[in-house]
Amino acid sequence: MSQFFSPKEVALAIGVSESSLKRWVDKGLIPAEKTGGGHRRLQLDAVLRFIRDEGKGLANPEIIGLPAETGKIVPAEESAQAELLQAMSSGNEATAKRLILDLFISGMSVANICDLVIAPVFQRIGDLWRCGDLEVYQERRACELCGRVIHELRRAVGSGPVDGPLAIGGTLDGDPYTLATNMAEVVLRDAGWRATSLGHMLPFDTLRKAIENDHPHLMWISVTTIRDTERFIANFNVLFDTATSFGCAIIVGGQALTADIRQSLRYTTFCDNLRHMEAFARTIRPRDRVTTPITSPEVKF
Amino acid sequence: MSQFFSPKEVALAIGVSESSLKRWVDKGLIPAEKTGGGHRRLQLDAVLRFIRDEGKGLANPEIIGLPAETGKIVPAEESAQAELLQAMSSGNEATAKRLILDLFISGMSVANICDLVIAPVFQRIGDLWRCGDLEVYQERRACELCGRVIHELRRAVGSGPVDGPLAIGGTLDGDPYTLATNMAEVVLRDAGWRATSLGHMLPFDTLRKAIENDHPHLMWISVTTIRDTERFIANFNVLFDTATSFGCAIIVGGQALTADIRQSLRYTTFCDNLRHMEAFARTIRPRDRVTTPITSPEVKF
DNA sequence: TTTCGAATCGTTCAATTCGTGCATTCGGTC
DNA sequence: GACCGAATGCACGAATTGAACGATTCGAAA
Repeated sequence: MSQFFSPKEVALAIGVSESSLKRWVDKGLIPAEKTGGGHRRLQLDAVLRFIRDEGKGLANPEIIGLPAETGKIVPAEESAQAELLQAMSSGNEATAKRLILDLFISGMSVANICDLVIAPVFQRIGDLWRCGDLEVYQERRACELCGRVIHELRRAVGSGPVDGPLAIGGTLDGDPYTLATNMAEVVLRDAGWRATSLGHMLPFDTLRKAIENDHPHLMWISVTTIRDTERFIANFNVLFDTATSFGCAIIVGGQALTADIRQSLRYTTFCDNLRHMEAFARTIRPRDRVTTPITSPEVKF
Repeated sequence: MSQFFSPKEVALAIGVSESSLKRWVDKGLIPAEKTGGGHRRLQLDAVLRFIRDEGKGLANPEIIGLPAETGKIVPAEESAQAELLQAMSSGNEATAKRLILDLFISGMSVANICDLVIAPVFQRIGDLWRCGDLEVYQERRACELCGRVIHELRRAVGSGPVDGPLAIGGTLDGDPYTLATNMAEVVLRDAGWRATSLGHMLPFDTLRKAIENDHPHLMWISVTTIRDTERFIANFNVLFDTATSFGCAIIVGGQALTADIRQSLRYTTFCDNLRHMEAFARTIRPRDRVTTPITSPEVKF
């Protein structure tokens, strides 16, 4: 999974000299590891983060395994939406992935990519489907494609620091939509959390078990449908109490949580969108962009 | 209690060549013992300490594919199954992906990886869950993880030739399981098809539309549950007729298709597993796996 | 215990990367 | 324009890497 690249490869990909790249690594601008013999090894997500932070482009993206043409044009938000809509409704996987990667590389935050591009496009596809302008299979295909785009985004973000605080989450029983919870996971990873989505259709019981077993510092729950409101509220509040006793914050979001339902709910914070969630997550755990330079004078001989 | 590893295993785990690892051991960078005959034996904690000291990024023992239980990283089928089961039930994304990619790189066909490793493990996880040996959230997480592993496999396979014949497929209305159809897609891509999964919960109507619009040469349909058998058979046969008139073959598979149901069904071929499907797909469109090496353009002086 | 396939040994070799020095370019200041 | 510090790209010998190779050792079945 974690693929390593040599300084030469990355330099070629970015379009700079190998010397400069080595200097950047040594200055700590790009986190890297060293082999026993002192050769630098760079990971894809670290490289992408650097490109994003420094506003670099990609001269030869294919060298580090990215689709060609990635990172050469900076798409505007509206045109990105339009193109993504076109690509997703026609099932064009490669274009959809490249578009999202372009946005990511150009510096747009993951939360914004999700909130301002992916979500609206997905919304629009749902509308088109309901109007009959899109066949069912086109909508389903777009849904599938959306999952893949998010997967690609997760690759670009990386798995987060191994020592980061743990966050888990998912959707509740009866709620089959995984896109929101997957997006939440990626946003949290981008914010420095060790986030893992548990998937969909999770009973309250098992979420309690998850808290007891894994001791997360954060749990996110996406709620798009509620069957029995009273039982939902009761179960939810029990879950919140369990979480509190384990020092775990609860983030909720989703269309089903109307204002009056929220009235009776206990939770740490409610988020209307992923930017809110990111802001909250960073408040607890701001990601340190400072990376320690490689200063490892090797043992000679 | 102390677990020993061979240089080959450790090298594979941390992503360097066996030669380098042996040199490091000989230089004293990693403490190791030798057998009477001179074979190196590395202890887990020594390896971990080395990783923590030298390459600061891989401090997590799980990340490097060294679960403390088994000593075999070489993808023997059984040990791969056992390790994957361990990784998936504990939610270890990195190890799961690495295991599958190792199998792929070692030359195992995608169909075999799916049939002989992923599917049995997934089956086993379902059993463990039903027995109560696994929490619901662990099963759901494993399910989610399984999807990601297949994503990674699809990346490794590539998108297939742009001029390949088109194949589309998915699961029918009322059938929420996407794993099988996603695996089918990857197998077909590996076999040279331009395959696209339309996802799950597809009504018969829209599949007809898809055939009429996109003119695929192949459609696969995964059936794990059937509600109304009679309507199913009727609808299916209509779909098959449509497909036939457009020159599109229909592949079916899935537990729900018992022998007596198949009796009344019309289709091009029925597959018990993905190897069967691959064999059929290659009969129509044979293709050798082309491994494209990463060729970096030479620097001119 | 003996046997035998698989794994590991130690070594060599071409290719790559290391660290360093140096000339050049860039942007700001006098 | 002249100056300067910082960053960049290139060149060099020394060191590292990964992939070969035949010889040796391991471990389990006979």
